[in-house]
Amino acid sequence: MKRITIKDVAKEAGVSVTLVSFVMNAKVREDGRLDCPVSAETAEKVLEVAKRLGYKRNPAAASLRSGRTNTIAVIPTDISNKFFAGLARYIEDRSNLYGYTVLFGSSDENAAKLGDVMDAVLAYNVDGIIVAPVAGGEKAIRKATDLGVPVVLLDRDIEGLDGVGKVILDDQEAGRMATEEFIRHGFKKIEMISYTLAISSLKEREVGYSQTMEAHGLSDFRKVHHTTYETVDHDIEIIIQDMVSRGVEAIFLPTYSLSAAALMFIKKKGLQVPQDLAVIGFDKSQIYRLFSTSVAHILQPQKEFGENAVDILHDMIENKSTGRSIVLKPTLIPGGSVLKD
Amino acid sequence: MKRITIKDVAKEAGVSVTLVSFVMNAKVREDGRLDCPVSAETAEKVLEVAKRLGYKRNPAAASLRSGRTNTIAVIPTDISNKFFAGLARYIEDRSNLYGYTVLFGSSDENAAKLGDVMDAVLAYNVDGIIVAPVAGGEKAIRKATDLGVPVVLLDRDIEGLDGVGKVILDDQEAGRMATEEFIRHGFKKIEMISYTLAISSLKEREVGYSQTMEAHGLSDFRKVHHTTYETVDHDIEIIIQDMVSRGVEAIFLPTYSLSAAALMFIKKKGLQVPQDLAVIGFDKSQIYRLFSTSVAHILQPQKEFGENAVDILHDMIENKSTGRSIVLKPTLIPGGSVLKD
DNA sequence: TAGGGAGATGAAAAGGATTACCATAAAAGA
DNA sequence: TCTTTTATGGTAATCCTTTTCATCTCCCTA
Repeated sequence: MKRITIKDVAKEAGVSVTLVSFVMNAKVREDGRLDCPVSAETAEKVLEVAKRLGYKRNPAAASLRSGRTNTIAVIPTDISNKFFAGLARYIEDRSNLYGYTVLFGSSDENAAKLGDVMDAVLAYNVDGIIVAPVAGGEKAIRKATDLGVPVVLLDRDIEGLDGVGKVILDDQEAGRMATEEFIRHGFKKIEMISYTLAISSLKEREVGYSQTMEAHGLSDFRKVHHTTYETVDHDIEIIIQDMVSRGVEAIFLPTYSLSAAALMFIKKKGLQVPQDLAVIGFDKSQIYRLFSTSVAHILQPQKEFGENAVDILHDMIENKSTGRSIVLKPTLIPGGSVLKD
Repeated sequence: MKRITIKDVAKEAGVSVTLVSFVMNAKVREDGRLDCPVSAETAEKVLEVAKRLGYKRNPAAASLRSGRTNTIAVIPTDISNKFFAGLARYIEDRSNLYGYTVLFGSSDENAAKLGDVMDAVLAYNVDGIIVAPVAGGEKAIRKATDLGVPVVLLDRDIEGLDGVGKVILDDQEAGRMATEEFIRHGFKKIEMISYTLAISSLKEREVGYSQTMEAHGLSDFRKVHHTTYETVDHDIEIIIQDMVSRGVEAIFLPTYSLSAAALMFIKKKGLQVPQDLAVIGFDKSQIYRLFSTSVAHILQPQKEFGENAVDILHDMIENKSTGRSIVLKPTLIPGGSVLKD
């Protein structure tokens, strides 16, 4: 019942441990052969013996010697958040492709908690980190970069960190797209609800909205309301009530949770979409099904987010490269929720 | 810039590596002293030096030597599922208390995928596993137990596995509670929608419902509809339409996702709760806010689920004990959705 | 024919912490 | 005073793999 080690395989196959190690770590090249200095027949024999004996590499020993753990950490703000939960799956799948094990840890949109999680994963010697930065999280992230651990920023940008990779959305464009869609359909009194959070994605979406309003001479109607993640359910009722009473025609909801909360209230209140209020939401949501008309929304390329993040991180780890930045384009899914009469 | 090892600490503190190791691994006893054969002053000096030098244990080395990784795996069916997402946080927090790092991997309610994830975490040499078994997942789970890796079953029971720990809900009781609540309020035509999944939690909830119906002489009205996780949004419309047309008075929804899907459709269809259809849901949901009346639902003690699972697993790891079983009690949160007229 | 290069293989040295076991000194008991 | 504990500390083996470097054979070229 004792563990099968590389030595057992070597003895059984009649070769040295070096050979076994070479074979076990060899990548398969395009031509189908193993990429290692071992003859094909020897390699085959080693493989056969390893399988027969049920050899499993001891990751601790491998990691001790190589200094690598083949483990990456993913730090979303909240794994139970729809956007990150979906992303997590793509990240997991892509990581397996490269042979990485994935460690998850939520930061709770909280810089101190991010620091804790960061300490934990660094103590674990992860090979790289994918992180959605929270407001005030620079210091925590710098801990990793200072140690030379590759970092990829996800979903949100952060200033003054160099050498990190980035996968973010063209958030200004998202704000523009939504606003222009409203305007194209003849709306003027367009407002927006956002979070007070000082994170780039939200700020940029607001900028996109504001600039577009201005560009179309609608500065007078420009207004961005703010709430917090914790109090959104309550605040949004007041905000929407107020909007309706002031005759606001359209509302842009720049995140999944804001869309869900707002539409929930709109439905509860019995407001008609788009007659009483035109709507553009964010991300896909079950909630849209509540309405007889389809709900227009901005879609983020979730799969690209996840896969690019892993690809960039892998490149940084493998080639000690400095991180690339990728800006992904949002898509507008049209819907009846923006039709004027 | 080189890594600080235990040897550096030992030299700097003027003691042997053994001492340092003892001190670093010592638990703090109740009386506040360290539980190790080292004098208090020496221990203090070691601690001070370790901190000053910035010593961090190398987990790979520790794990190689001790055979333990201080890592546990958590395998829910779907981490983006509300119930498991919430649980994950409790598990994470409790695990940190014991110094465990947590590895997550979703099984997708799929036995083959569970096998893959299981292989991955076993290759990783985790110290223990918390898993929500999927239908047909015995074999995958037995892989772990055969290797002597402690396993705790979460949320669902599974037959014929011995030595495993369990944390499950009294699912029959949940079914009974809901059904009796309806009956107490004068309903007779009570039906239930469930998944075709062959998992214990659902089956038991159905049993609880059926037995209660029978006990009250309502066997003639007893009916359980079935759908699948993938097609629920579509199926549920047909089922509910059918129920309404047949004059069914009340409906019990035994999972979070069923509650969400059903209530979404009920709202969309403009059905009145409880006039057209009385409802008892499962778990807490944002959706309940859609209704002017409060929605009665069964609540699972999520925190207890998570913490007990970790506690039991920890006990199994630490004391090589055989797994305990815990059955948690559901709570009925009353609401206007079960009031007759 | 000597020299060089390529291909295949092996020996042995890390890598850092844990831990079984041994050693010493001080305290306690006889 | 001498022996036995007890408290404290050290030595060295061990965990398993990766990786550097050396070796050896064979073949090709100048």
